[in-house]
Amino acid sequence: MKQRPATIRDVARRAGVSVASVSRALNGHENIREETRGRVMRAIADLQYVPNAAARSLSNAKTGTLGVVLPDLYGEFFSELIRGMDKAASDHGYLLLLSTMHADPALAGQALAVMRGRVDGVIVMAPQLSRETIDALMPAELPGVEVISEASADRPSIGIDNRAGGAMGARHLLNIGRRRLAHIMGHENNFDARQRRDGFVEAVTKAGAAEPLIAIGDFREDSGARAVENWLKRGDSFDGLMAANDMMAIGAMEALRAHGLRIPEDVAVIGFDDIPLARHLGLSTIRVHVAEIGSDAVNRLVAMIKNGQIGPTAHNQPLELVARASTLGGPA
Amino acid sequence: MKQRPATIRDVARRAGVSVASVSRALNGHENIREETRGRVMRAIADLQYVPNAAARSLSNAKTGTLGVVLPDLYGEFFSELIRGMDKAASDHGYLLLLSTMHADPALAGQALAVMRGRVDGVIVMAPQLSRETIDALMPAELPGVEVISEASADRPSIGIDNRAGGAMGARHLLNIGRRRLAHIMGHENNFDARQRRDGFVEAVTKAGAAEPLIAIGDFREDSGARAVENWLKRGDSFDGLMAANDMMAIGAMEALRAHGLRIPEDVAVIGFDDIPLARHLGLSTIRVHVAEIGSDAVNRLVAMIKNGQIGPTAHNQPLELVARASTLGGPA
DNA sequence: GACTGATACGTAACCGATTACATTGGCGAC
DNA sequence: GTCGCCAATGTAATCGGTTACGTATCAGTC
Repeated sequence: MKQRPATIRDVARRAGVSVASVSRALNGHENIREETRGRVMRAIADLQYVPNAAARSLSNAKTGTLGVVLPDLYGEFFSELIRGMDKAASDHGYLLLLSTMHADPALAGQALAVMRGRVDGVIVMAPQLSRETIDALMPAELPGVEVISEASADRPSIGIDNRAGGAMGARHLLNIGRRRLAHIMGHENNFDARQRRDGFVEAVTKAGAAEPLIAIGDFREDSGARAVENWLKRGDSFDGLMAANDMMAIGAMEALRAHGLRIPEDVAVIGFDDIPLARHLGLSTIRVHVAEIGSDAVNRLVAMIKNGQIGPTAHNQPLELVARASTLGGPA
Repeated sequence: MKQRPATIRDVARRAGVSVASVSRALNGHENIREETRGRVMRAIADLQYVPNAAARSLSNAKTGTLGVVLPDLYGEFFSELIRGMDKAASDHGYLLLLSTMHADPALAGQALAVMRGRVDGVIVMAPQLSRETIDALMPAELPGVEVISEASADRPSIGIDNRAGGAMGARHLLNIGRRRLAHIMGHENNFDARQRRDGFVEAVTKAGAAEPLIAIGDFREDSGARAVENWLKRGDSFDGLMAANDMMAIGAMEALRAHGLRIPEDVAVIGFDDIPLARHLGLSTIRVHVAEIGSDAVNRLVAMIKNGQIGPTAHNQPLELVARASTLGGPA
């Protein structure tokens, strides 16, 4: 039952040809007679031969897989991202090798080192690491694409115009008449979090409104709720709130309602990402086409691998304001 | 810049030892002097040497990666499953190689064939394929674990007691006084879908209630809504509804509300899975610990790889009824 | 001092593909 | 008939590791 799988030599012997001919038949080379190819194909079918991927990789220095290094896998954001990547990868005939990278640069380096020799290129998402750290960790000989991190000079980076998104949220709140604004950002050392806040604050200031309240969260639901609790406890008041992602906005909404505040009458709330949950909860948000960011990253990486070019670096996916009940009222 | 990465021979030359010693130092073998190991390690650091994974795989027939073949990647169910697998895999020092498998058995076979030689084992989830098809496609020499599919004699299978889950849902609806029940199942050729329906119907019949309405969906939100629309259009009436997963239940709830029906007063609704969305929408459901199914599958697979044993086959993850507003009333 | 055994290390075969280069055979031109 | 050329095929080197086996060194024993 558990027998040694057939090798290319077994096939050659069975078809009565040399290994070179088998290889040629297999890879669709020109200089081989149709009849020979037929014999080889029959032998392959007979023996249920499947080429050994490791041997092939070693020989031609290609693996047919792309490495994906993500900071986390929790929630719909990552599931959409992976879905988009998988779609594009399988269209190009690549598989995805998945790994999560922790905030600790040493461990992050490990995650990347492990990929060497197993992938033809890597897609890295590491908003929690600085540009220098990422540059230092990326293996030089491996094509790489970055997703949603500070633009790099060396590698293409598919991202989001975070500042514009933050500004869009602020302007929307101002447009519906809110003047005392608040913002819940992500970790201070997260690139996206800082950008979104900066865009938000800038838009508010430019409009001549009061300086907004700022709280620091961690992109999880709980931290949104905690931020609201703290403000209310301190007696800070606000009538418009933007969170740096939808999950924190949802946590914030729950906390607001728990304190008897109505949405949007007392506080209008807007998030960021437009995860599916947002639609169901009537949460206004900034829509990011996450799956497309994933496909885009893969497409660019494959292009790099195929022609050795780096191509244009920074590239931003378009954003879109989606106004729902949490800012406009009406059915939740 | 783009220079050839260092090989083991470069390291050997630099350290003034043979390749065998480098390999021994690298893999923590016994018979090597501390001083030699030190020299090797220094050379490795100097050259920034990283072993070539393909060569290593070829030589010792181990890859350090696990293949994961899933039917789809859409929604929180898969995101949780992958998260659980990734956690366990990285604990054991493995990476995950991801691939989606389509319903077409030929394509499904391809997905598995591509994995050969790149992985030490595979985890397959293919509820849409028959037992025979899966058995025929699974490479014989590769350890495999199945997730959420009909139990197999050859491979461990981590699953859900779907019948029990279906019955739990039915009994809950009956317990709160509902008598005219309905069920929205998944594809007829999906194993889980059939099992859940059977459990549901059996519990209803056993309790002496009228035979329930049955509609066929596809696990997507829309199909839940369509099922409800069809029933209402036909004039079928029901006061208790179970869907085979949460997404269809959510679609059904929207359709019910759109027709002015109140939940749970007019129709009590219960789903299956307990995805995060369910809690936010107050949907009663059968909780499945999805991430744990993922870790469990990986742990079993790793055990199989390590000791060559197959271990116990069928294994069911426990289920739990979670009653919320959609059946009990109260705040949504 | 010759022999034994253990220890540290080197040499070279091997894993299973790809492919540069060598070889063969067939055919047309002379 | 011989030569040259080309297409089809075979031989063997190669990719970068691991490891079986061989060898050198040294301490300990008689």
